Amino acid sequence: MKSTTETRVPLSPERILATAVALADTGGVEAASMRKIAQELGVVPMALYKHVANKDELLDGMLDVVVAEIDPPEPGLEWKPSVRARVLSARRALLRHPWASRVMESRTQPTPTVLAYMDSMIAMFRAGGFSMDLTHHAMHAMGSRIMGFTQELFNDNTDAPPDAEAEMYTAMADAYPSIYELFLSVSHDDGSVVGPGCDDQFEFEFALDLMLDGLEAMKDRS
Amino acid sequence: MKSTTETRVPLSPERILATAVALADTGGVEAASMRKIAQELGVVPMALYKHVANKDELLDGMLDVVVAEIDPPEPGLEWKPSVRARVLSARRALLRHPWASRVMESRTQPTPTVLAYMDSMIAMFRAGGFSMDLTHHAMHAMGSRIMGFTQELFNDNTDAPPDAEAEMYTAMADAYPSIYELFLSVSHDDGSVVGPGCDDQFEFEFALDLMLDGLEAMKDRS
DNA sequence: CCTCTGAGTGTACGGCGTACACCATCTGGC
DNA sequence: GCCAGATGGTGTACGCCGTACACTCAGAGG
Repeated sequence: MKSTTETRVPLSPERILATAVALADTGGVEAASMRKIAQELGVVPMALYKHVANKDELLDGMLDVVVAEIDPPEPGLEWKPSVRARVLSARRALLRHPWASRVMESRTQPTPTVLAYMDSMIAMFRAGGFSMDLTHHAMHAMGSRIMGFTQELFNDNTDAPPDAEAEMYTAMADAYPSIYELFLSVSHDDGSVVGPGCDDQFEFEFALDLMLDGLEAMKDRS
Repeated sequence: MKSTTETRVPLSPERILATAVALADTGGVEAASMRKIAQELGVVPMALYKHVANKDELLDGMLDVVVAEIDPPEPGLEWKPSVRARVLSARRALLRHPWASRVMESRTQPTPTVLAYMDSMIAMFRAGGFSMDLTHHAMHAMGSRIMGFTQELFNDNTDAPPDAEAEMYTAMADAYPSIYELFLSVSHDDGSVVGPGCDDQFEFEFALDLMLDGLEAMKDRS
């Protein structure tokens, strides 16, 4: 009524994907339900299905948005710093979208965007002098690290205050002595009793370099 | 009516967990819904809640069943074969329960059973002469491999016939040349054109040994 | 005997993804 | 200028999920 050009931006896959990603970024992946996305767009849930086949395809699309944020390979570098930089760029993208790694784990088929990423990753190894075979094993060995994340088994993300956490650990002292010992050592390392837990970035790079160094040694040996 | 001792086995956490695991083993994790477990037990869904707090606790319990199947450490071995054997035992347990790795990924807090497993794993590194620090990094680096699985990003498990898969790959030949090249090489290795895909067990052990060898080198260096 | 407890029941709610029939608007061919 | 068809948004409804809450009913202890 107000006017014929009543800012009625029409729906589109891009708009849907964008709001889905935004919702997931702020509210976790369960905030990106069809119903909530539709509500956010001021539209009825079924309207989405005119632009997206189903929830699975939508999740794939959301992942593509994230993967598209990964920097392209920097030219002119040796294979190792090149792969390293790319993986760390992927990690940065995933840190921006904390839901993405869990969703990626749940996917069963890679999208074209992901395939393209993998393809270029393989090419980087090959250009660095890796045999086809070793490249193959390298890709498997890297596993999800290729995509910039590690399993973070039980990444508690505990919202409990850190001293409560410390208390919990001391309570476990005699049930799990080795874990407790490890906890103590980690806490003392940075001079505070309760400590900030683990430095995820350091641990990621540690494992990444462990793999890359090992692979380099195998390459040179052959 | 038939009799007072009408084989009415009473419910119990163990019985619930056992049927839940059995259902998941045969029908995937979504076959282990509260309603289906209850039906399998000839009972109404809400009856389960008298023995299990909620779905999350049930999933934890199911994982504990799997973790309990992991062999204890073999005494008298060097740290490396010992860790190796244990991880491979974990892998065997997870292969028996294909749903378990995905469920484990989704868990946010470890159960006591899992903590005990981690604790003994840490102890194995320590006994092998690893510093507390290096043990810490080692545990992070191993990630989910500690529990016997790798990310298997996009483990297609494609039920398509293998020649259809081959056809798919050739169709991708110019879009993803490096993937195609890799696919060709893997296929030829075992003498068949379509090949059985990758040898998951080999890839797992390859990556595991890569880590363990790298860690050993770091230990000896320090 | 009578009451209390605890296991199993029934009903119901709010969430999810989505099938299907419907309607409104805009477009191209006559 | 009109009418047919496509295209995009709507409304209703179904079957699944986990689970809150009020109940029944059998067995145990005083």
